[in-house]
Amino acid sequence: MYQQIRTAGMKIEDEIKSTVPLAISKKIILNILYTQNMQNEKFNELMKPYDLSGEQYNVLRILRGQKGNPANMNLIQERMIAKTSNTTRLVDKLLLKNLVTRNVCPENRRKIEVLITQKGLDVLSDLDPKVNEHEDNFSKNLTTPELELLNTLLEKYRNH
Amino acid sequence: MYQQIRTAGMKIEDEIKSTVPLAISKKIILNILYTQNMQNEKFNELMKPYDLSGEQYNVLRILRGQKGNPANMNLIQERMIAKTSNTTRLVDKLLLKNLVTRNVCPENRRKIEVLITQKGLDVLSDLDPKVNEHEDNFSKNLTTPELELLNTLLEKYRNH
DNA sequence: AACTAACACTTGTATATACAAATAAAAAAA
DNA sequence: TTTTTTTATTTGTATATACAAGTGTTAGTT
Repeated sequence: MYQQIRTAGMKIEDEIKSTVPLAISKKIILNILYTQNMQNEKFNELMKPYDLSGEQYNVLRILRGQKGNPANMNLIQERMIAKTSNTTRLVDKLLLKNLVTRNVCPENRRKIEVLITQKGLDVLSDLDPKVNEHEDNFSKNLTTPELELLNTLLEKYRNH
Repeated sequence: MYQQIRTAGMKIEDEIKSTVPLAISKKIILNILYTQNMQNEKFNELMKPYDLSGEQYNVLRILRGQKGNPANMNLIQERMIAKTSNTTRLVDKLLLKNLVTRNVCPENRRKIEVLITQKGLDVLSDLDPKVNEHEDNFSKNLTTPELELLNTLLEKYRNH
């Protein structure tokens, strides 16, 4: 019943039904917010058939990147794409689905060794082309120089 | 104990410690994600001393914009900046802090009339200059033409 | 008038996230 | 060696959000 986010097709002023023109600084803030929400929503839709949240997928990607070496909680947390309050509970969910294993590190019993299972690797293989397509899809409307420019401007904006 | 998000000072590749260069489409996706996270984190910090979440502030802004007219749940939800699953519970929180009032609409008892209180208006007045400063702060590093360009590119990107 | 559908909102469940406190093991200091 | 501190992780509580189901009210249909 509740609305989805505003996605494609509108300018910021239309979206919030503003009567007064917005300052450019406010427009950009909202634009970034909407764009991120849209990206995230589409990504989560992609994960849904696999019963994975975006965060869970991200953990699996990190574990695959370890190429067989176990990852502890700290390492997973450091590599998470965005923020992560609670790697423990994320790994719990993956464990229940048999996508990872978890064991206490024998050398240092404070640490935990997390490994991706074959089932986890299979799920990722399945998702790989879909994720690539998802990523490329957003960039379709812009030319390569425009994409480079957008990236540069975002980095400059962010590093204020 | 847990890490905060990556904020200023890094390029995407540094942030995720990638060994292989990222495709531009992936870089932009991550850049937008980080930028939004940073914005949001700073905004929430601003709200913290007032014991308001960003969403709660947003509802108060909508109610103030009503200029004395009551807002029902549907209207609030429609005007929310991003997404909103659960206006009811957001308004509940504001009610507990005496920042809004809530009554059943006498003409249509399915509807709820929400109004901002004087206390709510006072909190917003206090926050106004701080929010403005927060918003302008992000745009400092870019020139006006660069800001316009960034805004245009984001809109084009989003409307794929 | 009784039945059905639509509407407006509420409630329940699950995940994600922030923050703080708790636990357990290891390392450092006394 | 005992005590203290640091490290690694877990647990608890609160908010935000997605989604589905439930409740009460009004409108529309037969």
